[in-house]
Amino acid sequence: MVKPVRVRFAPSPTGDLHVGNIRTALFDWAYARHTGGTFLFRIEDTDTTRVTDEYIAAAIDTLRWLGLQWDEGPEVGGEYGPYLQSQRLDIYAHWAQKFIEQKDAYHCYCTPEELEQRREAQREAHVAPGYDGKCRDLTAEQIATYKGQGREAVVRMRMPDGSTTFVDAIRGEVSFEHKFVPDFVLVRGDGSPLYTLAVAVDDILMKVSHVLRGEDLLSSTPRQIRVYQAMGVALDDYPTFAHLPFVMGQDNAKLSKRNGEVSIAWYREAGFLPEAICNYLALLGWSPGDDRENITMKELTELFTVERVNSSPARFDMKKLEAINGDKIRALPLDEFLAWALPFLTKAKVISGTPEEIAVVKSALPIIQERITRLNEVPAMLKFLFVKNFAVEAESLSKVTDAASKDVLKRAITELTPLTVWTHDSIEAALRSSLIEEMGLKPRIAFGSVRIAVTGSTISPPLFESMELLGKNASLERISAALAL
RNA sequence: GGCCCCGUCGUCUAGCGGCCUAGGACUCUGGCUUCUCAAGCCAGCUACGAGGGUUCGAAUCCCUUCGGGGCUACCA
Repeated sequence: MVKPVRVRFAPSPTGDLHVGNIRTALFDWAYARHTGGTFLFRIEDTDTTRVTDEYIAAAIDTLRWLGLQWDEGPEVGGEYGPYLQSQRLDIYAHWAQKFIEQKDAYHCYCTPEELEQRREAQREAHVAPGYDGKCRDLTAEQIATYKGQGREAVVRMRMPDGSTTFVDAIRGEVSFEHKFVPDFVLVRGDGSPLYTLAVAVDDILMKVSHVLRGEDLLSSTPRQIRVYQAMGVALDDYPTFAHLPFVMGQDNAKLSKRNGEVSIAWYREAGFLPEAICNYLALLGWSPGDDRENITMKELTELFTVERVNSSPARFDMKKLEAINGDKIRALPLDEFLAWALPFLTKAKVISGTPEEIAVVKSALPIIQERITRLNEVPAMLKFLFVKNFAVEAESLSKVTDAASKDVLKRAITELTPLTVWTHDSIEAALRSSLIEEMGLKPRIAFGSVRIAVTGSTISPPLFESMELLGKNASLERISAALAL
């Protein structure tokens, strides 16, 4: 019987989900979808001092926004829940107790200070630092003494002699000798579980078949396997591990606030489309095998396999993300483009959101669609259509106040005023015949002056389309106003 | 320090012994087009970290070395 594929994304929300988290989530999701398996979302909130409800809510929101819908997890439930580790405390307590009874684990009374001291000594002696096994075989008297001193005990897993070898789906066979994997803590002094316990117990109980996670967890894998053994899990029921390479920043360190934006929330506000983020992230550490780079979510689920994931780390490149985002924006149907753009316009207070405004935006969007790489550029592009107190940009002022420009603007008014049909074609025809053919001006010079007068800037969407959208009255008013500058 | 992972253009990658005088994409440079800016099209620059093997033949396999990264917590 083939084991059903169950893949989990299990972040510890100690902050906003970042680029690395999402790349992992994306691969988890894509693999589940590719295989027709189940995508589980589990919150690892065993570190109550660092995880907050806000971060958990934000993580849920981010995953939704990206379109990585989970089949089991917070808010959707599932038969292996609950999916917040903070709600599974009794389960971990049960197993910890069992491990102690089986002598797989033991109480350790060493204080953090004592441990730190001994680690320091180990470092100085150039010995592998790690727990020295002091409390492994305490006598009843010793335990009584420690308790008498009011010491709290942690639960520590006993690592037997030998080694652990497992096959990583991306890296091949990996082996660790246990002398380099010291006895590790499962339960804190206050009785709360640690990741080392919870992650292993949950992956087994939730019947997770594939653990795709960051490379930083590679060296903790022997500890998970040790817990499986203590739980009495059959070898066939171990999940397959696949450790994804890091996503790094510009300076060759893990991506962080210092060398690039990490928070997905930031990318959302900066005007990136979820599909662009996913497309770009999919290409970081994975490739479809051919020269395709523009990949839809659907294609990703069809093509994604763990075998094609790279083992080497990848640098995050904002430029390429922007290029892909621009491609995705250009490919957007008008209605979708409008839906994405509107929030940016209202947030920038360019429009308040009336139906009239929205209609103008909708007619204007096509002429800026191929001119932006991020949605947050839309307000600046369309501002000239809505601004109440129109003014020419300071840096463009001098280019419209010289004598030559004045001549152009005067002539433009003369030619445009009698127009009865106000379309970009009629505007262009009128201006071209007068300014270019009759006055003999270069198009970029003549139209440049009109552009500044009408849009306030040397850079704008196509001039004649812009004037059509602005309307005859407003266009002529602005040209007249420029003449008076 | 120890253990583990990784090493193809500036960046992301294709490549899994001959199809590679190494392909694509982003960036950059030049050009075309053009009412500005874009978009589009064309062209160009630039890579197998190094040294040994194995082989008729290596980017591809092995070893060493160098470099980078991770872990080494009562974080995950």
